[in-house]
Parts: sequence; structure tokens; C-alpha cells
Amino acid sequence: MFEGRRIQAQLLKGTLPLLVLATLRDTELHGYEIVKRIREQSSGTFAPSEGSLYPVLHRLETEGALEATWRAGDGGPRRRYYRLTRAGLTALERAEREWSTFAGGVRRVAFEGPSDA
Amino acid sequence: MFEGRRIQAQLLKGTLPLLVLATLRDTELHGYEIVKRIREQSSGTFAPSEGSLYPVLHRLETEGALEATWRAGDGGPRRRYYRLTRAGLTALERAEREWSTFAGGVRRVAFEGPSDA
DNA sequence: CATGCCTACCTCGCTTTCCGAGGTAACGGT
DNA sequence: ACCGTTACCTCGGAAAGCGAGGTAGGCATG
Repeated sequence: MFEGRRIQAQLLKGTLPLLVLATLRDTELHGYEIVKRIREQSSGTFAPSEGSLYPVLHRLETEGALEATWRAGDGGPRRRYYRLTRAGLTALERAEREWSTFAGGVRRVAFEGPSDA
Repeated sequence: MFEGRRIQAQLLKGTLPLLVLATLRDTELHGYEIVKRIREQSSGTFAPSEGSLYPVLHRLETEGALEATWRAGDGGPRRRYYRLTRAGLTALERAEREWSTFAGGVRRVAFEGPSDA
């Protein structure tokens, strides 16, 4: 199904919050759906496990970046819908900047020779 | 000194081998010098500590990606110079591809909305 | 009515990898 | 002879993803 090769686990470290916050930028979603979106958007490159996702959601909620509400499941168990708070939007913007800095650094070191600075 | 804000440690996870291999693409260098290059090339974004670097160097050497030789120090202790092997070049290329896949995935999820797929 | 399956949530222990602190060795200057 | 600097190495702790496993409610099936 998802042929995109999975990425070394270590690389993903630290990016999950960014991915989650970005996924919730315009919609509110519940956990399973968040994983699904991330997997689809990344063409299967990322497939965070539940053991990774839920702790992150809880941490972001504790930090005030996300708000959550329980809703009755549509023919299934209840779901917890998460949405971005104002603080969450700020956190998202910060995470985006941080990612850009990070990715830019890797590009300079790894893809631009020492001479073409 | 290096004003570029340091990056959250977690983000760096898994990228050090790439940075090291790339730094050694055209030259042979010793440990301290590798750190220095990475720091300069990334404008201070990355400043891997010795506790991070040496284990990585040893692992890459064990895996056959690097070869190393001791040389007398020029007014200082002896140094261990590392250079890329043929296998190391292959590893570098693989790490570059992996990084590209990874960065592309983050871009799609975090920076491109769900609509502009 | 009871059993079992599916969805969705949550938790636990393991592993990997980075960091800071601290330790060793060789050389030069005083 | 001693100390400071350079460069190497190691160790313990912390962060975060992963897989496995566990709970609960609703539905279909016997």
C-alpha cells in the first residue's frame, strides 16, 4: 500500500510535534485520524505508531498547545478530538522556524561543499 | 561567538552520521576538526559534543565506512585522521537520499496544506 | 442472550542516540 | 619539574519513538 520506505526511527525524533501541530492547523481530528493524515501526506514515509503519538498529544495538551474534547464515536468507541489553541499556533510557527533552521543547516553541511559557502 | 541558536537536541538525532560522512567527502580530518567544520558550515546551528562525535566515528569505522590513521600531532597530542572508504561513500549517498526523503516528507506534511497535494 | 470482532484510546518497557562531565596522554613554555 | 593546552575516549543519564499489550463500547453473529 504505502510503498514509500520507512525512515530510520532516529531521524523522526523531535519532529513529531511539528507534524502533529501542522496536521491540526485547519481541522480538529482524533488520534487515529492524525496518524492516517500524516501517513498519507508523507506518502508513507512517516507512520508514527500509537505508542509515539498519544504521549505527544498528551504532552501538547498539557503544555496548552492543544485542546481536546470527547465525542461519541460514530459506531465505535468515543473519540478524543484535538484542536490547536492560540498558543498551539505559536508553537507551530516556532516549530516551523526551528525545522527550517535545522534543515538549512543540514543542507549547508551535507549538500553544499565547504567551498561554495 | 556562534550566535546561530542551537537546535533542540532531539532534532539532531540520526543526522550526525550524515554530517560526519559529508564533512569527510573530500578531505581527511581528525575529530576536533570535524566538529569545527560542522559548526562553521552550519553557522553554529550544530555543535555536536565530543561525547556524541567519537562514538559515531568509532561506529562508522567499525562498519567500514571510515578508515583512520594515527598521526603525530603538530605541537600537541597525536591525532586520528579519518577518511571515507568506498563503502563510506556509498553510505553517504544512502544517507543523503534518506535525508532527502525525510525532509521531503516533513515539507509535505508541515508546509503544504492537505489540499495542495 | 452470550461471544467475539472492530475501533480507538492508553500504557509500559526497550532501544537508540545525544549530552555533559570527567579522565588520559603528549607536548611546550616557564 | 610542573602546569596548561590539545585531542582523544568513556560513562551515566535523559529524551523520544517503537512494539506489544491492555481496556472499553458498539455491532454482528450463533
